[in-house]
Amino acid sequence: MKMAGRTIAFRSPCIIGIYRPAGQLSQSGPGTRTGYSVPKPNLTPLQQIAYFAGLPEPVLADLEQAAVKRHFEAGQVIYLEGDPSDRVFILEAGWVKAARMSREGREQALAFMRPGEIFGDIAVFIEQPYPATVTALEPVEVWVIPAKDFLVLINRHPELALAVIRRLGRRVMYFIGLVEDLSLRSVEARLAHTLLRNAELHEGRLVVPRRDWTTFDEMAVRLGTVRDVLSRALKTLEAEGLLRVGKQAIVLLDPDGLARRGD
Amino acid sequence: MKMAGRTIAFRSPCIIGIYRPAGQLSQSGPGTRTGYSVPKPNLTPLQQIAYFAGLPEPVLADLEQAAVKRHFEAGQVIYLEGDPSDRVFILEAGWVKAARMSREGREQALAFMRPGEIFGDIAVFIEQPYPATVTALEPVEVWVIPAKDFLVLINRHPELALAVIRRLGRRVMYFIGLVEDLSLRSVEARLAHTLLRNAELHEGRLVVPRRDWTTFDEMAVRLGTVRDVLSRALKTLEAEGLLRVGKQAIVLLDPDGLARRGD
DNA sequence: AATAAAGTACGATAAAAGTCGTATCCAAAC
DNA sequence: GTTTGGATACGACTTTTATCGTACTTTATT
Repeated sequence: MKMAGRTIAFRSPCIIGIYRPAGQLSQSGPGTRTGYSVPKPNLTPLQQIAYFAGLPEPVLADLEQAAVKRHFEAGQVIYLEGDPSDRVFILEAGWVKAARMSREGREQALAFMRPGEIFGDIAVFIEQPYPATVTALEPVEVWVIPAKDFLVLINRHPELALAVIRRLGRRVMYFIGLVEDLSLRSVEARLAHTLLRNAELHEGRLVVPRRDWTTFDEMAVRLGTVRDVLSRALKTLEAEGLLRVGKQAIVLLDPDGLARRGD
Repeated sequence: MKMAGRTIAFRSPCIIGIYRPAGQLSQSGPGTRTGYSVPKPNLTPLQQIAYFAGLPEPVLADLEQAAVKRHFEAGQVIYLEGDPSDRVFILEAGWVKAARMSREGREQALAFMRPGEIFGDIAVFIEQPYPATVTALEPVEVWVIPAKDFLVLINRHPELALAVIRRLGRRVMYFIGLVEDLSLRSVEARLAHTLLRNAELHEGRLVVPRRDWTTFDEMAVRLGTVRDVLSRALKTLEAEGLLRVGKQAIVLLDPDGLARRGD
């Protein structure tokens, strides 16, 4: 491993929806994805968020009162690693990326988050600066809640506390998986593995959709490697007929074969 | 990287006290370590645990009532990855290791835990099997609390909920650091980095103590590599006069130099 | 239509990390 | 005092991953 100066990719990643959002869909493996952005009628915005689904009315009311909506353009930084953590964010629309970068400009994605997810909360809980930089990958709408208001709410509502705990637990699980990937799997294996975990079923085919920010660079950042290596790994798998890389999606032609490669 | 069959090290790790326990000592960097195992008079066992320090009496009383004490010998498995998560554990004495292993028998340590720490809690919160295998590194005393009792207690006591949240937050932070290490740092760099973070001040010298289970194998498991590579890295740093590897401890001769190597 | 810019492909090469065989050291057990 | 098993050392070698230069493709811009 030679390590010096991977390119900093600012605009865009990848394939890869990361945390399994709060409520449903905790089974792993490929499956259809129930829409988070599909608004359901007769619900307040917060109720549409999986994270808060099931919370009693008054809790939601309190939350909504404390929150302010904000907008970010694609590529904008929402906060920087090291910033004082005085706010909690709830994503309403658009994807964001949380990543850590070394002095040399190398980058490792910690999470790609989609509507319905919270971020910035952990730093608030433990009263430390934000541990990662969060960037908007697309035009983004977020609710911003001042840190102390959020803490007060958690103290007041045990249900909210438990929801937070569950979410944190899920995050830890996610990171355990990431650690395992980085430590115990080759790039090719974790590529296969990650593709499978993020596949959706479209017209009878298993597919990993690509957004316009889903470049090879961002995919590489997600996997903890660099574009060149990722590109080669994809070529290898493609050559073996396991998948096909398209412009809008990566089609998984042979899930079983991929699973075998994924470990 | 060739990947096939690292040795499974069952008995022992390393250098490496991992999570910063709950209460004090949140400042990073080298420092003296206030004793967790030094019993203070006039306190119930639970009060001596940093995790619960500061919790009101009734909460502690409830906890103690739900808990049962158990003993494990060095090398014994406390639970296996994949076991149903029906219990939460609180360490009273002895060190344990939480690790994940691949089918081929390769292993990656997720945490080394010492007295005062909780484990098994996350799986309980999100109602999934334990994500890692926990092994006793020494003779160990633990309190065991049935999962549902613990959940009830959290619901009942907001203070406990917040304590749990803070602890989970700290865990996430720890894993973020681990991910960064594995992804962005060379073995040598993360060795230097880890040594510094786990150093203690003894007689004016910065020292990382070694227990009898702190073998090179376990250190390697901690760092996400193998014994040979770790050994070489240590030799390199030793040759440069940055440290000295002793039987009871690794002496950090040149912290600044190490810091430079650590990133 | 020409140009620019971002994204991707690929061969050549280098470096880090992992593997293996063997040798040595050391402490506990007999 | 030997024996034995665990732990460590080390050289030779392989594989994986990273780097670099260059060239090609596609999409957007002018």
